[in-house]
Amino acid sequence: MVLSPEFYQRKNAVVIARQLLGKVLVTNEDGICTAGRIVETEAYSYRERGCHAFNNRMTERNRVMFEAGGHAYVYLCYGIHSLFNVVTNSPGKGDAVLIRALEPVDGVDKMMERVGADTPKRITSGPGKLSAAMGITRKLNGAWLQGTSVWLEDEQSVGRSLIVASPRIGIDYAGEDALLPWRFTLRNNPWVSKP
DNA sequence: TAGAGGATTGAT
DNA sequence: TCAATCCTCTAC
Repeated sequence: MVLSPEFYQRKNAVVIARQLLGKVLVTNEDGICTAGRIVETEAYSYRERGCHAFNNRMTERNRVMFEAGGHAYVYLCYGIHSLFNVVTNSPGKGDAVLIRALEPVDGVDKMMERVGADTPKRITSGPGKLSAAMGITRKLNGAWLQGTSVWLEDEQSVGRSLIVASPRIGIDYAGEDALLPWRFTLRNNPWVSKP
């Protein structure tokens, strides 16, 4: 069951980030499907400094963030890594959830091949790495998550006691907003990115 | 139009 | 701790 636009278009990115844990991200590149269960996310809101769309600032890069929830926002970080986000909220808001780590589920051989690994261990434990393994590039920026190239599927909900909230990674420039506990991981899950 | 820096990663 | 690497944003 594919997650509906209504799932993404709710107002609170933090709630959506929590609920995305356990969901399955699927990509289809030329008929080759790969899939992974989400084990780590981060919420970003236009109301705080950690967000590219802070203060409603729209640029060519983050334009997709201002579209309706349910689009993919993919951008290049450090000139090397494509980072995959899900746009949330209604048009013009600029909220998103960053997918930071996955547990490989389908097409694991293909994922290993893409990153030149001989074991699935840790090939998706980080936002740049999971994009490489899933074949996610900036070509998917702006993709509609009800389409045929990338989407998310619903799964059984994750129990509240399994979810750990902590500060987000790598946004020291955001000042006190960097302390917001908007990073969500599954407790004791081996696929979560390194601390 | 030039310069700085980044929602990362892996090696040292 | 540090370099890789290049796109984006800001300031001039």
